[in-house]
Amino acid sequence: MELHAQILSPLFSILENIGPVSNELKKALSDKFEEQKILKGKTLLSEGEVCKSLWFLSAGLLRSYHDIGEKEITSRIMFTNHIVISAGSFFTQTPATESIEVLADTTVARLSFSDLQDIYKSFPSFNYHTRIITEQYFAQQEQRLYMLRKHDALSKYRYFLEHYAAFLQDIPQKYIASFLDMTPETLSRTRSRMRNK
Amino acid sequence: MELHAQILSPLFSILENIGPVSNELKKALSDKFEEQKILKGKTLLSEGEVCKSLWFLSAGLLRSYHDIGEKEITSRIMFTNHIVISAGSFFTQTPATESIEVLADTTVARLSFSDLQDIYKSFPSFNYHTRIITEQYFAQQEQRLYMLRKHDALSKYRYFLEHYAAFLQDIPQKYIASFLDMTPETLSRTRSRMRNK
DNA sequence: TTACTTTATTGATTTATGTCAAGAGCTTCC
DNA sequence: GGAAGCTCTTGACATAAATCAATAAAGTAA
Repeated sequence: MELHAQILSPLFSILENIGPVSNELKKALSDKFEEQKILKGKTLLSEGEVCKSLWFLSAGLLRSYHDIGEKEITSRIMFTNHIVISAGSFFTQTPATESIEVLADTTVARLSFSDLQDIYKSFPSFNYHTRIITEQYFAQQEQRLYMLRKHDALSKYRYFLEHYAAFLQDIPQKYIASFLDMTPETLSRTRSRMRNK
Repeated sequence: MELHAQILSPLFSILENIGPVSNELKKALSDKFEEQKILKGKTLLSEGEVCKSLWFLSAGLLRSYHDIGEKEITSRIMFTNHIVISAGSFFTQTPATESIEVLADTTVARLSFSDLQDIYKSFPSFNYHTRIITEQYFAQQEQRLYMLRKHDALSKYRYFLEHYAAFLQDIPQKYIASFLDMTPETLSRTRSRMRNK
């Protein structure tokens, strides 16, 4: 799908907050990113596939999850202005151990791994921006790991409310529960206890 | 302390596996890294301090942990050839939320944050190497998060044996337990169950 | 609308792990 | 070398959360 110029402007802002972005680089990114609209319920990436693209999430809602026999573990919930990849798979171009599912109608800008490599070749300075971005995501992930380990059901749900309140309506509770590493029953009881003060 | 040339050679190997490293860059790194020997029991970084250095762990054993009231959560266990920082603190030069402790007499090569920034300025291509390294650590961290969430006490201990067997003797069990998100009692019972088949 | 399916709630029960406690076995350090 | 700490083990018990189960409610499709 043809790329609308404004879809990348939040991404350019992110990059420019890190360091100067030449017009040539912007042009190259605009040329290679392509817009994609995906309906709720669709799958962006399936376990076992290689994650061949990076997505910049312009609007919508995604979740990534691992299949464990009958169960699922929701690993991340991603929304507007997130850069989305299945890291282990994308970085090394090996099969993914997780799937990515679309929770609400979504618009992304898609960049293929090989186009990204070409951009790195043509614009070595782009490594600087992505190093910083990777560092930021790394630090966030560390925080989340800590949160999951430290807290009980109630405080994990409070954490969710702080960070994801806006999406409460759009995310089925069973996925929230799994994201917070608890069963849907436990989440339901936690919510009910919160209501009754 | 004066830096012995060979202390950085494993680091140079890591970098060269990623991409070419000019002699000038090697020289700059050798000039700025300095050797440090730290005895078991000492603290490399304390919660609340800014993590002003990056350490390349040449020999020895470290653990990072969060203090929670009376308790501790061991977040990482680090050994030879690890690049060690408290990520959230180092990247943004803000106070650390974790401490780093020396579990066995340790030799590190230390590089200050500001020297690292100077190196980035003089050798922009170094961003490429560190982007790749950050990506690798990111993917590893993701795996570990998944492991902690998926498994029960027994399989978490098996995971530890696979990945850290060499250090079993050197790490007090209470830290292993905390690293695996369980109490020392649970770890002790898990080990005993494994012994009795 | 009505049927059909999925999701959320609530209750009863089980279970893995945590907590508390006491003793054994190592360290270590005056 | 013995006292004083730690750490690890083992037992008894407590507990948060998981599991199982039965409705109720909410979506979805026909």
